[in-house]
Amino acid sequence: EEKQQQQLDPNNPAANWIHARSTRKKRCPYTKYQTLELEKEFLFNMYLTRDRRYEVARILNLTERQVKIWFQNRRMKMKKMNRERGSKDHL
Amino acid sequence: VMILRSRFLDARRKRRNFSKQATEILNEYFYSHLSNPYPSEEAKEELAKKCSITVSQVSNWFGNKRIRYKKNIGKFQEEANLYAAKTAVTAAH
DNA sequence: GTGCTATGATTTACGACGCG
DNA sequence: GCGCGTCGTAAATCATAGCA
Repeated sequence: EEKQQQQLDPNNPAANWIHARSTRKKRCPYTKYQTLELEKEFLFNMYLTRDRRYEVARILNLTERQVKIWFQNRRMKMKKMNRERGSKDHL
Repeated sequence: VMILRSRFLDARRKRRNFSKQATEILNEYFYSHLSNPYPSEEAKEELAKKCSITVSQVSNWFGNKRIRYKKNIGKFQEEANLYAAKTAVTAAH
């Protein structure tokens, strides 16, 4: 929070597009094993039931919230891949 | 055919830096919207077209640019002045 | 070649907002 | 209201292009 007082430009252009919640958890990359298991589960079903989420979280030592968010991100990734696959059939 | 195929596969596997012109266009937009460097979806599409890159690549570029600019404003000061001058000249017409 | 940094892409984690 | 959905993004990190 303290770092961003590096004297903003006279005109103060880049003033207020700084979010950065101080309470945000630092991103921590998942292990190969965690990612592989999550991918396997995603292959089985793109949407998690509450019970499956609990189980996956327990097995991989992640929180249920982390698993939920991983699936949300994974679905967005898939959507993006499909979007770019669709517009690229000119071979 | 094989040449096209291999070129396509290589292009997917290997990243290339954007062209000088594309970087120029993106920087012009960034520094002329420094108070709010968040292009709309439509603006992104237009930039993508002008730069011959995808909308995702435009999004990536702005994401990277915003965070790297913010992290070290001083390092980008020269670049900022350069593009400020450039758009000032453009505006004078 | 080697090392190093700039750069484009991908990965976690949220906030904002929608829907049932 | 809650709880999970998408969408856009921040920030860290990855991968490697490109250059001295």
